[in-house]
Amino acid sequence: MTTRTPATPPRRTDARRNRERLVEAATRVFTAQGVDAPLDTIAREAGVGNATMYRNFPTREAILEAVLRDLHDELGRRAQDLLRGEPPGEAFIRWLAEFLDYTQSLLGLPEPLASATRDESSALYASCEGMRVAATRLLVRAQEAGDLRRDVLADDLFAHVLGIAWVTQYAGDKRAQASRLLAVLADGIREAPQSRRHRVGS
Amino acid sequence: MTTRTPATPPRRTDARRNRERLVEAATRVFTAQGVDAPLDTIAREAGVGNATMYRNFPTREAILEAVLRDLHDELGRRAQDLLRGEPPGEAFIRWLAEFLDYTQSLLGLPEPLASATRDESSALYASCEGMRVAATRLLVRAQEAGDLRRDVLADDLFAHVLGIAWVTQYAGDKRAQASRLLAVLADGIREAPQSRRHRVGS
DNA sequence: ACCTGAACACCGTTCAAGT
DNA sequence: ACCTGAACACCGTTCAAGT
Repeated sequence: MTTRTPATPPRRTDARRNRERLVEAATRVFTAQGVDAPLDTIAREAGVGNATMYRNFPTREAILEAVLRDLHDELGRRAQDLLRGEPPGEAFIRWLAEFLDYTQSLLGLPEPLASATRDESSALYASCEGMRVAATRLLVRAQEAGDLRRDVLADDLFAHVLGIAWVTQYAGDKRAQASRLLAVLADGIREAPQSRRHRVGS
Repeated sequence: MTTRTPATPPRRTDARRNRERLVEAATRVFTAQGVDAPLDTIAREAGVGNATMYRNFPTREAILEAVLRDLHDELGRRAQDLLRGEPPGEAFIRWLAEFLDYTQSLLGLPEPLASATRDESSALYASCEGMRVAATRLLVRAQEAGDLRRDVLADDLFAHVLGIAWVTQYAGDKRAQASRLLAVLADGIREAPQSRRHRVGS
């Protein structure tokens, strides 16, 4: 994965410590209340003024990215590891399932992830870039092996999984429903032996 | 479709007119700005005090339901008509495509529709009940005809389409992307001649 | 160079005072 | 029986005044 650093890293020791505390507090608060938790709660939890938080992280997305960065890198490495998984089609579907799991780990996470997809200049977009590239490679391998349909786009599949994560997030059996929907997606992209291709009428 | 009436229909003539104006204003505002538009805008547009709006429609969902009711009934009738469509599997998929189209007609609509699915006591849930029943019948016919997999649940498919509508709603080519994702869903639920069934590993 | 709490803006919801 | 505008609450963002 590429190394990323914030635009303006604080130079003073107390400032750096404040930044760390904010990220730790944000991790706790987002985990407990979801990613839409009031930002003031994070500042209070970190023991700093709300304006300090705002200067370090000008947007909710910025602090969320700091919280998620490591997880994204981990998912990227996971995609790389799965490049040795067999069969290639199932290795990619396996990664999709783990990505889905991740998007359900924080309440409300699908929304900022989907937004980031559309804004290449956003911090979250950069944070996801590594895993996006690695997972795309995993897909291409599966397509070249003849396991998965060649006409599906990687970005469509990431979006599709985000849609599944979003719609199932408040369901009572969210894990179960999400995996049922993912199974439909998976069956929809596997290459059929006798290639029967369908289109939905406009 | 069953007939539904508000809990407390206004008796006074001016009150009834205010109610009508509010629904008309809401239709315009939701269409122009999406379903998250400020409610005060609707009251102002209708020429009434905000509290009047709030009394007629205690929640955003309540006024949204008034705006959408006819569309839901229409989609329900459409499902009934398609019961004569052939082949049965494609008739159901056709309905899903029209439902998807509808959910993309107002910005932000997938969210309240998904919420309503989980709350049987909500106004929107009742508003969708007719089309839900009709579309389920359409699915069952397709399954009994052997066109579509018997192990998929109607509610899962409605949710799946809402997920697709949600994730594509801000995309530049939202119609195109949504129909690509729906094509994957459709291929995932069609019954394969030689029944090959896959599962995504836990 | 960085901090703080208060002020401001926005919007949903409720209330006091009408007619 | 119904109306109104103002008040209140919540929360994101900005600003004035520190050290």
